[in-house]
Amino acid sequence: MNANEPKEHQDFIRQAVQRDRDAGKHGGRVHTRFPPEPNGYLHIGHAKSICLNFGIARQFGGKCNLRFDDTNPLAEEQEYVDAIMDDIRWLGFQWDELHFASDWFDRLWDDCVRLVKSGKAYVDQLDPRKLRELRGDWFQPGADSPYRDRPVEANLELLERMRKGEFADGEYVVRAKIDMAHPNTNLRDPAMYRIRHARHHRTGDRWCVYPMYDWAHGQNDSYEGITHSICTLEFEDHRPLYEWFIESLGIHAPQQIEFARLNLTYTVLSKRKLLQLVKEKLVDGWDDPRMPTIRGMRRRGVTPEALRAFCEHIGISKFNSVHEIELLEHFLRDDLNRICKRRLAVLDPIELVLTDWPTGKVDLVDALENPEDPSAGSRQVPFTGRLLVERDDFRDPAPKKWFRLAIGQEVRLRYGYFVTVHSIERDAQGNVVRLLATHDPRTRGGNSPEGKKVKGTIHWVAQEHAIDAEVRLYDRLFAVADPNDVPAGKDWKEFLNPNSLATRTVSKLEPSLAQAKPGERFQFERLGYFIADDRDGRPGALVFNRTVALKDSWSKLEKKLGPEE
RNA sequence: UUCGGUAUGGUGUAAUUGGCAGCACAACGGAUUCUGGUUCCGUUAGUCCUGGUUCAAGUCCAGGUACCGAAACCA
Repeated sequence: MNANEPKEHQDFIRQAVQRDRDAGKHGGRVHTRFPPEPNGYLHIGHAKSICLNFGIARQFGGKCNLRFDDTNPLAEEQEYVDAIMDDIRWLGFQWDELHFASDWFDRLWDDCVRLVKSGKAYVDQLDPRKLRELRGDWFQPGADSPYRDRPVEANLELLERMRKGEFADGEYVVRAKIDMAHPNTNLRDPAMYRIRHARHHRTGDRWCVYPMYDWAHGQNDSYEGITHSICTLEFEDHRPLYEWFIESLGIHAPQQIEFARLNLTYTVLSKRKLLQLVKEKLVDGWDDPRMPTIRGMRRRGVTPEALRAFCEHIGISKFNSVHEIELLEHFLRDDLNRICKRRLAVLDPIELVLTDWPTGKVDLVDALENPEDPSAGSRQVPFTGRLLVERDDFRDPAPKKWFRLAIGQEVRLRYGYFVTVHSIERDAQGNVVRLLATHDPRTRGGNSPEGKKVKGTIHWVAQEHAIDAEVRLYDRLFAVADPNDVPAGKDWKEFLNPNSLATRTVSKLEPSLAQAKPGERFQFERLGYFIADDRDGRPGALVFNRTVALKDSWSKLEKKLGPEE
């Protein structure tokens, strides 16, 4: 951030901004904007853009606007506007100015009239099919519309009648007069206005002509005094048009700069596919914790700090890259490890009875709130002779290098006692239903007075004191790294991960968790990071979502040791 | 076949603009540990290809190759 930090790498956009500012361009001002269309929810790809635009403003002492690109009344809704603003604030950013493309409709119309007057735009009345036909293609130049040279006065009159609503949808269209043979098809007389007798979520029925993206966007940037208009790669071909409009109008000229949009392994980011997942109920809504939407990630328990750290570290380039989800998980764990209080929770319980425990005795043992943060202090957890432990923490017979519960193997119950299983009880089907063990009373708190070591430490809860909860274990949405790479004859939805959600309804938690507030995050020791769900859960009927599991080097080891003999 | 872009370890991203290819994640190995977590140390591994200029090329030049985007009255 400042000069005494070790030299910092700037991406090519920041370098350009820096150069412009140092050269005194735009009076040394830096002004960016984030321009979402309010026709869907923000996802992690938008987060990258938000961090970039707001981050540049912050870094260079400039401003960043939020502008809703609401030029298509058919797609856009107020609901999305509210959600987008909420998500941006949650991410930790605040816009300097709030604008809507629709707020500029009057001025934009005036500029259109100006362009028509100067002979640089005209009213066309080709039907869409014919218009498209005359545009040509990548290999063939287009041809002029027969209406291209309509006199200015006639254009002006038609323009006025269009605006007044005298024509039906699609009957007329305003086009820029550029070059129908231009190798860049964007410059083959692009449409500026189309007629749409549709109610707009902000302007209501005031307009029946709506501007196209290319005509609106650059001018809006200009009106707002934007200095650097940052967008994604697919608009690179539009830049000449962006510049043509501004130059033709003779107004303030922002610099459009393009960067590669974000891609992530094991997920999809296209609005279309995300929408499909929701509509076909393949996920439980836009805020399903498996969704890469900001709302989904919020519910999953992702922190804004982790998301920002991720966005800052992935960098900005023009290379179409795919980031590994592991990187996001790294920053998530990094943040969560620092801030989360630890709790004991058993997701798939099996009974562990201490046969030598004094009947009825309840021992309150001290447990650290967060070993990473001594100032967080400690809490007390009730320990008794009837405990529940994780079914997966017991094996019979024990595999190689197994440090956890097995017959005759002493392990530590975290913050409790050393215990040794001596026998097990099975049901009629042969399933283990109860472990019978003894404890070493001298190891209270988890340490042996003579310094005896045990290799395994496991978590537990006391049966009579534990509370119930539903715990949802989330995993990657897709089973393959690149669900966009679909072999012929297959559908991308076939690659959804069937195990992306596993619900544990029999989970038992340590009693202090009864006070958990919706949205509160914890580490369940040895399991992962969890957040109290604020939609389906409430005090008394707790639901926890797993944000991300702890790293698990045992499962790797186990895999490497191979199938048991 | 047109136009516009992009190529650096498995992944992503740097390289003072011609001067020892660095960082992070991942993987692997080890140390520490009352979480098989955390932390710490270490290892593997890279400049798309072919030529050229130069004392010196990831960087400059020439020619290839591969990949991405673009032909909405969507954004």
